[in-house]
Order: sequence, then C-alpha cells, then structure tokens
Amino acid sequence: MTASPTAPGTPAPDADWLRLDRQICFSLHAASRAFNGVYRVILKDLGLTYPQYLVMLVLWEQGDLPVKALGEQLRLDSGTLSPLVKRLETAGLVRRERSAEDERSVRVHLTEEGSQMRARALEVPRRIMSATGFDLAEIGELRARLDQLTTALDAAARTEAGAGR
Amino acid sequence: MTASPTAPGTPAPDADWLRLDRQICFSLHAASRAFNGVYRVILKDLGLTYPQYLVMLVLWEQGDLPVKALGEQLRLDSGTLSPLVKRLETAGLVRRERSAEDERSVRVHLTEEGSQMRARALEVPRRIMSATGFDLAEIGELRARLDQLTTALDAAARTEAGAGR
DNA sequence: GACCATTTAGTTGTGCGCAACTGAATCGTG
DNA sequence: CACGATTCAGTTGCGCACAACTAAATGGTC
Repeated sequence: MTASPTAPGTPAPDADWLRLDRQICFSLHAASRAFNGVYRVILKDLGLTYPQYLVMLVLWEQGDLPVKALGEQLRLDSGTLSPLVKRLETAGLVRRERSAEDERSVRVHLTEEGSQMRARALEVPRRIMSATGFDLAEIGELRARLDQLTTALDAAARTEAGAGR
Repeated sequence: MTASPTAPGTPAPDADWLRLDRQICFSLHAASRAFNGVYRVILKDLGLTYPQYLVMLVLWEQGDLPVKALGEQLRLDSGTLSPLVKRLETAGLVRRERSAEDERSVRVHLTEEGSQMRARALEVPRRIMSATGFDLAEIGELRARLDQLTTALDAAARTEAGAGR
C-alpha cells in the first residue's frame, strides 16, 4: 500500500524521499489533529479547548503562576497565552493579578469555579487513554520517543536558523 | 524528573492521572509544533508553509487533482483547503479549473513554476531527516505507531461523539 | 541619579484547522 | 420530467500558533 514503489536493490531516488517526507511528518501532524479532535469531543462538557485544558492542568497541579511560567512549561509565548488566559478569565475560571513585587509580572489565579472544575476533569485522562487503544507502557514508550524528537527538532531549528540567537 | 511522585505501592491517584495525561498528549502536541518550526525555517526559501508544502508534495507525486481528493489524502476539509489553495494560486504555483464533466468539482493544476519548484524541494526531506536525529528504521517505527494512534483516535472521536454520524 | 539593556505582557497580522453554513451542480426516485 | 437528497467548493466565525512589534517595569553601570 504505502510500500516502496522502487525496484529492489535500487537506492531510494529523490522522488521516494519526497514520498517518505510526506509520510513521517504527515503522520505526526495527523496524529496531533486526531488527538485534538478527541479532546474537542471530551472537553465539550467542560467548555474547554485542548490548550485551555493544558493551562488548567498546570494550574491545578502547581497553583497560581505567572504567565511567564505557564509559557515555559507549555512552550507557548505571550502572543498565544495572553488571549487564551483572557478567555479563561471571561469564562470565570481564572483571575489575573499584577504581581506586587514585580509590576511587569501577571499571576494567574484559579477562581473557586476553576478549582472545582478539577473534580469534573478527573475522568478525562481515562477516556483519552481508552480512546488511544494503547496501554500505559506503549504510551510511555511513545512519549519518550516524541520528547526525544522534540528536543532534536528544537535544537535543529535553532542551528538551521542560521546565526540562530 | 517526570517519574511518579506517588509512594511505592500506592495505586496511582487521580492527581497522577492528570499529570500523565498532560505528558502524553502534550508530548505529541509539542512534537508536532517543533516539526512545524523546523519546516518553517527550511521552507522559508521556497516561500511555503508546511501545509502548503504538503499540498505541493501530493501534486508533485500524483499530478492534477480535484480539491476533494487533496482533502481526502491530507485529511483536510474545504474550509482549510480552499483558502490555502487560493494562496498557492496567488503565489503562482497552481491554477484552479472547474471540471468540465462535473461543474461542482475544481481541479488543482501545477503551473510551470509550481512544477519547477519540485527540484528545489528535493533537498528538504534530507534536511528534515537530519534535524530529527533519527534513522530510517526509527522513523518508520514511529510513523507506524502514530498511524495506529490516529486510526484509533479517529474511531473513538466518532463513537464518543454520541450518536456520531 | 541618569541612562540603557533586559524582562514581562500584551497587541497586531497572518495562516492553519474546524464547525456550521451557503449555493450550485448532480443524482436518484417516482 | 420533477423534486428532494446528496455532493462539492466556498464562506464565516472562532481559537490556536507564531513572528514582529509596543509599552511598562526592572536592573545594571557609569
């Protein structure tokens, strides 16, 4: 089906590289979107998008944090986080407060409603797990691979970028 | 570091599930964005975004196709493809033509410039490969896993969706 | 204390992704 | 032939992601 169309023994010609290129990166891209689709369905009850859910997970786990710290953990910059957190605030789940010590910093606090949502979110992971059809070991293995990949890609993006920062 | 914070012998409490959940889905999400970042750097010379590059790959491989067929192969709907293809047309890489037999269908044709770009794109896969730090076998393995995951997730999204179509 | 570089959020603009919808062409069935 | 359902592309609206920028606060150095 997706097997090589190349005659046996022939080194992969450029055309095959383009095919392969599509396959690997596309697989990742497609898997990411598929995950997003499942989350969209499961999170609909909570009224959260997947990135919003990620922010809530971090807050539930670590308590109030500055936007900066959220961005570091989720690898998102203020251009993404600022409007996202603002939407969470509009939904009544968080509150933003300028830090007293450092007026540049904005801490994101959970509201009562935001804290209470955690209880309703507890079932989400299990539903996601079952949707993948993978067991814990397989997921762990895949996760390790992906993290390894991300690290390599991030490093490559910096060097490929020429005189990268 | 990311190891379980749970006391030995204790069955993972719900809190740990929320942690794990963040890790697996987040890993995939992060890897996908990291890939996108590398492509952004590498494709800048060609003036393409990653999704635009995917469309060009399909056209280089299979020749002119209706929008519908592009969407099936890339798992994208017209809401995404229509403006994307329009941008490719503005860039002079493709041409859109209503099919004569079926006036509903629009075939996407490569222009001369679009066809010629293929030669310049041939080096892209190798640069991407080297950016991943993975060899062919590892990539193939990862791809198989991801495709398996996508299939499971797509199916789950349909059934989770309640009376899903 | 004055000045400049850095840090931190936020804003703007562009593109992707998807749900929901519109409109035109086609097909099927009576 | 007529009429309703379906198919296909496109549009609208919303949210995410990121580059590039702005604005305010902070820190370091002379």
